[in-house]
Amino acid sequence: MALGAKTLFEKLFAEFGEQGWWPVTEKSESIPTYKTRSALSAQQKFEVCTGAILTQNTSWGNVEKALQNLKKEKMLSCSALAKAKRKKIANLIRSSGYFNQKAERLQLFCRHIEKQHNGSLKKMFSLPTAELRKELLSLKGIGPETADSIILYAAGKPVFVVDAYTKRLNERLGLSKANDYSSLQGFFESALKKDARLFNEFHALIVRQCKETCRKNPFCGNCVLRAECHYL
DNA sequence: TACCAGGTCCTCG
DNA sequence: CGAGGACATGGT
Repeated sequence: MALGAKTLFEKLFAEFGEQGWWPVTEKSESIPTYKTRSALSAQQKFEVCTGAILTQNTSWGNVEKALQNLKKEKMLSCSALAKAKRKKIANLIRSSGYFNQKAERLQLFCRHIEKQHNGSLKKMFSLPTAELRKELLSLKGIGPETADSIILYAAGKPVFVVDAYTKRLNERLGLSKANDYSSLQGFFESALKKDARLFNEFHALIVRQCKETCRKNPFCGNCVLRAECHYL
């Protein structure tokens, strides 16, 4: 019998506890978690969007350095990035890899907010979820995972984020037969209460599990899911 | 040294 | 559509 989504969440939560996601640069401010979620500031929401673009196929550590560089230069804002020279942005985000592409994508995103939403993420996030998602996907460099990360972690709306970790976990656990983005997203969303805090914590837990245990070369020895796993 | 990391776009069958 | 290549740094 395959593992259900809810059981998976419970096992991971019991093992790891709250993850405190999404990471932002101001660690001093309270970080949203599953049980005690506080609203993000406008600045934190913008940082989440920026991080979501910069972390495409890249480790988070490299992204953090880029975010710090932007912040130091007072460039971690929508209006500043919209106006800046592409080269300057590329230099500041060098550590995150693909820096030319990402500089363009980040700037296009910021210019879109400036022009279409008067520089206000809040205004864009007030769109119905389906429209917001469609609009994000229309931007160059924003695919399904980046769009959904922004919708969930910045806008706080309940969409389930599917990433490489989610797919790997599915391949090994056999949760859902289909492993493509939208099937997998549907699998989780239909099995769970549509609660942004739950989706937030769940995705963070999947990342934790896959970084520590269910890695490409997995450490199955102490895995809490080994009873249900047909990878072994 | 080579492989990997919280994807997406473009091109070509 | 789906496969395959390009994009690039930093850690192990």
